[in-house]
Amino acid sequence: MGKGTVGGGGTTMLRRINVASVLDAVRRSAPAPLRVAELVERTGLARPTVAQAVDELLDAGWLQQHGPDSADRSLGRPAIRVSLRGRAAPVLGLDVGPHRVTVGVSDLAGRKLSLVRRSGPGWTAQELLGVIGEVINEALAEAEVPAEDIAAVVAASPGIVDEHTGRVQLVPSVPGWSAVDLIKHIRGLLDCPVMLDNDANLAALAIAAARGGTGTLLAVQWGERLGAGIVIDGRLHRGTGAAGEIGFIATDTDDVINPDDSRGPLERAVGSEAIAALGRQAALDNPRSRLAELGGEQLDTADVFAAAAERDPVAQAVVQQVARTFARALAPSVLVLDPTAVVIGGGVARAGAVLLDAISDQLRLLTLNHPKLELSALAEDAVVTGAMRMALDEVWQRKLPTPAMTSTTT
Amino acid sequence: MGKGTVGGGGTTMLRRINVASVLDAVRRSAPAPLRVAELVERTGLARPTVAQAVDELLDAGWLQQHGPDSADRSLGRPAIRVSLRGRAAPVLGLDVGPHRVTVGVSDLAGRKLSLVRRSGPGWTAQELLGVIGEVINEALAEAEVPAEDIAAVVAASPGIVDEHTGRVQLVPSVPGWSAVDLIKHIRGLLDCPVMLDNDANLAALAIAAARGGTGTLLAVQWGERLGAGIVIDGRLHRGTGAAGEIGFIATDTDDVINPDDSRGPLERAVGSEAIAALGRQAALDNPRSRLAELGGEQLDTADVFAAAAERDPVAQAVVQQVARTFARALAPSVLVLDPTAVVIGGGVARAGAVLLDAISDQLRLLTLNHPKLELSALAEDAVVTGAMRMALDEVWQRKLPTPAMTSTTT
DNA sequence: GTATTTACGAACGCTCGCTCCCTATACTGT
DNA sequence: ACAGTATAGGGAGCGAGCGTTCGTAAATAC
Repeated sequence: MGKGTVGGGGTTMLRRINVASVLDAVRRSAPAPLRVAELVERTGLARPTVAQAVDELLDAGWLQQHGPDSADRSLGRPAIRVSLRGRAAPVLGLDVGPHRVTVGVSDLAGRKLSLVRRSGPGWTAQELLGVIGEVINEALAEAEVPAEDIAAVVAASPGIVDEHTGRVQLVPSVPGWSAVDLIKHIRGLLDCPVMLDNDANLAALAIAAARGGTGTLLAVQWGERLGAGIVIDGRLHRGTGAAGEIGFIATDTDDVINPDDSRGPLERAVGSEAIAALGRQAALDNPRSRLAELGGEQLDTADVFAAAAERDPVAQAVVQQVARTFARALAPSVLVLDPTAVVIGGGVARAGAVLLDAISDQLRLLTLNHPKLELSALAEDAVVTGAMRMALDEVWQRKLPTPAMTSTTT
Repeated sequence: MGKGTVGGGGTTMLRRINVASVLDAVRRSAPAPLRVAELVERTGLARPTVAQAVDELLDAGWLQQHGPDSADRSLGRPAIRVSLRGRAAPVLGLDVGPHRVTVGVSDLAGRKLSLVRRSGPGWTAQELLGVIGEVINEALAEAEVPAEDIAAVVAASPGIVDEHTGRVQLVPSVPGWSAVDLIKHIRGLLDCPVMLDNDANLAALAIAAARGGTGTLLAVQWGERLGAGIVIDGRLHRGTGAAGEIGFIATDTDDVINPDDSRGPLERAVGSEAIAALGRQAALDNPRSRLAELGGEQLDTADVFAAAAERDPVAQAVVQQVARTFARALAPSVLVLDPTAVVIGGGVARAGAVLLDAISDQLRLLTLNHPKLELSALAEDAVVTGAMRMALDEVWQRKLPTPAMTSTTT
């Protein structure tokens, strides 16, 4: 079949479409089991067709049969009910950071089977590879899933990721990391499709999935570094590969990107490190403030927000400045993207309402349609969750024999 | 069939899929006629299947049969060749501006059948409606298409367009325009689906189609007003409805959007009116410059760029300032979207390389991946072309019985 | 214990696409 | 000029799959 053409074929393809249709209907109602009669109604197909498809899917291991529920108080012969057999194709998500490795295993229905996290104080690239292997094995053991069952893996790495080669650019903190072919290494451990993506992208995917539905989402990961993921109607927007790099937005009228610096202007201005520095300076200038009391010598980003929450004017001024800088940097993108929601995650998101309200006030002055501004509910699990989500999508796209139909409006 | 479910059905649906497959193959090769053998190869279907589909499409009027080409120097029985019968479902595109109304009629294959433009010095809303009717009739007559044949209409209006109600907001220059239900009015003239969209969006669609293929395009319309359209892999990005409103990007660190002003900060800073004003001021300050010579009292935007092209340092300084302001405003969006290309159209685009190079230099300092920066090749026809294109897409989506397969990754 | 309700299972007929064969047409070589 | 060959269109038979219909099994209500 010529690539790019509308799919067409004989009756066997029709059968595959209908089997896929049934499987998709079951997936949509997950985790609730479905009766055959319900499948008939939802797919619009005839009962024999559905029955045959269900048999086939049961044989292939995609569905599992439930016994009649004792709570089923209906008349007549009890219906057999089927649901996704999650263990059919579990997936693995991997979040690699300089100080932390997280691995999650999820079943086909999106249920989390295990989640293992390990922290350490700055690994080298080689050490990191070893840790990744260990944590993967732990997560597999906890989920009671044999390694050969894993159907897809998605790994998250900071930095700009080249989709195709699997290389990573612009990575701080981990020496030698950009030379490592992570995809190849994982494929050595698990024999299945492995994909690599930016951590901000994956977090965005997870948040978009949690919010559900359509629309445009701009999900900011705000920690020491600043990145964002864009999800449009459930699909990730990658641009040419480096979309969402808000950390490099200029904040000053004379700012210029320095190619030798792995940090961008906005990161230097409002990254968590910068917020702490601003706080320390403010504390020095106002030694009698609540901020100075709270933080002392080791003043931290969290201290700034804590003091601001306690209405310390000095800390509030710092938060105001940070919020203003951030909002001014983000406003053009909000105007251009016009997203349904802007969600802020990452370490700085722990600041809570203090920061969010300040940003909201600033953003309101600079945009036409004001998107919902929220904090990420997923917190630190966002990236792994997104990785699992993307792996799931990959499996579904591969296994659901969708007859292409990519009628792109060329 | 439940909405949102994967399409499935019986053999008749299979036949429809295959007919659609054949039709799509013909469309893709338009305007070149195709032999049946070629269709067999491209669709992957069997010859009898293709033959039957072709017969059906010929009967339905979607295809037309060509006699054997005299230039056909092949062996054997001459093949019958078929191509799209464009007149089967012509579409109409409409570009409404305060001083100009343009109407284009296109056939199904995307061939332009007619293009009628009428200019006038500032119509009222009521007058405009009358002019629209006249120009539509002229265009239909020139294309020799009866009004009842038109299969879809897309109209472009400046301002922010509400996709659903068809109302227009934020329109300057045409008093009473936002109260008019343009969709309803056109549907009174032509009994077919009518859609309304932002002019920048439609121009972007046309430019993306001309460039072809996939990728992300940011198409800026730069005239008295500033807007942009975003096309991602052939699909328009609308956000919640106001995406691409770059005219409202703040340029100064104290800029704020004034809800009572229909113009945004960037428009006030680098709109064509502003460029002319900067030029006039520069000419006053430097009465002996080439800029002052060229422009005189009635100094125009074009004069500024003309003088700059002649290497007048005064004019060059103005262009530099404009380019710098524009690039600084656009850079965040370029970082976030990471587009394949940025294309500039509209009146200011006539400035040519002088402006483009200056912007390019500035943008290079502020972005990671540097997108291609180009001038629109379509010039003033971009909007109508885009309107026709969108109308075509609508017709194809409606007529091609694609069995949905909207397996959105929910 | 019987009637009723609900769902599963099997047989039949229909539509459609694929394979195979035959016919039609035009160029080419002797 | 005539036969051979290469290419394309047209038609019959086969197989696969879906939809409809009928019969049967299992559980509840009276």
